[in-house]
Amino acid sequence: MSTQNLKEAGLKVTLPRLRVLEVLEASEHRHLSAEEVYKRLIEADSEVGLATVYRVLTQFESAGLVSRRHFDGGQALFELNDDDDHSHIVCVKTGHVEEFNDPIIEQRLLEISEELGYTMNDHTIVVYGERNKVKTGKAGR
Amino acid sequence: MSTQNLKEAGLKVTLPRLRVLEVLEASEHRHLSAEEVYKRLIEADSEVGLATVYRVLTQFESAGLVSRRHFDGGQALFELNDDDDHSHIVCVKTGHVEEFNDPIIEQRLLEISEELGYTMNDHTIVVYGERNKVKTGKAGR
DNA sequence: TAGCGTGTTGAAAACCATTATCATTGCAGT
DNA sequence: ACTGCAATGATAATGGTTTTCAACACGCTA
Repeated sequence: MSTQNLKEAGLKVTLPRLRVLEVLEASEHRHLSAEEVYKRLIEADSEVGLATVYRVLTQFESAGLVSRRHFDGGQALFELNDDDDHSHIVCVKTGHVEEFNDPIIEQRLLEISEELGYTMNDHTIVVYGERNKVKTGKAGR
Repeated sequence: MSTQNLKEAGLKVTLPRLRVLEVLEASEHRHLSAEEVYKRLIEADSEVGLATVYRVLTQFESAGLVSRRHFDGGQALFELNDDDDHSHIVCVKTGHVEEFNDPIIEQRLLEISEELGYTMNDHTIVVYGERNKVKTGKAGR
């Protein structure tokens, strides 16, 4: 129940916050821009202002509920924080975003940070590439 | 000589382009925003418009002379491309940026991209952390 | 369950970095 | 030097995001 998440995050339970959370949860593993969240709310007949979407997303970010990503310097994409922290691979042609996670790299980053005299808080890895034609075993997609 | 770089990049040699290149070269290994480049030009009594700074930097990027980074989604930072491609570690308190390079990670990213069906063009690794107090052996800095 | 205070909301204006516009200027090749 | 076309500068426009501020609603208390 979303209400719980909000309370745990120390945020007052309000309609807009619930609605935004719902949208994010309904599209788990997707990366949504504030504008996209806003559109989905409108489509769902939830009257929430764009400014509020931004405010709420920013609050969620502070509360650790979502992460804000800047893959291309344009609009930010927001993603619900689940347990595992992962890296991203972005198709430069389609903008398609996938996630991956690699313990070896994680380990190396920790080591490197330490070597350089830093305490690592967080990190971002984005791979830009072209998605190869999917080898269609039978029915392509 | 900067003139050479510009010709090689297929760019007409103009005063603004030379000046911007000089600024970038004069601060090698630093990451400058367009505004910072602009300010340095003004300080050097080089009359170059901000719009031109942006244009020139964008052209340099296309020509492969500089890279544009979006560490925080705010203003972009530009950095002269030297030989080695490197990753960045940013101090979340001071904004200080350092570079590092790790062959193991590079290798893993290539492998991972392939596994996921991508041809890697490029990648960005940014580590955010706190720079530990420098252990001052004698004279701190 | 009603009343109240404070935090939240919405609409619009403000903001900031960046890009487009367009008349003027200056390279580069003859 | 002359000329064409690309480059420049000042300013307006743009896009994403944040701020402003009056109206409103959550959650606590009685």
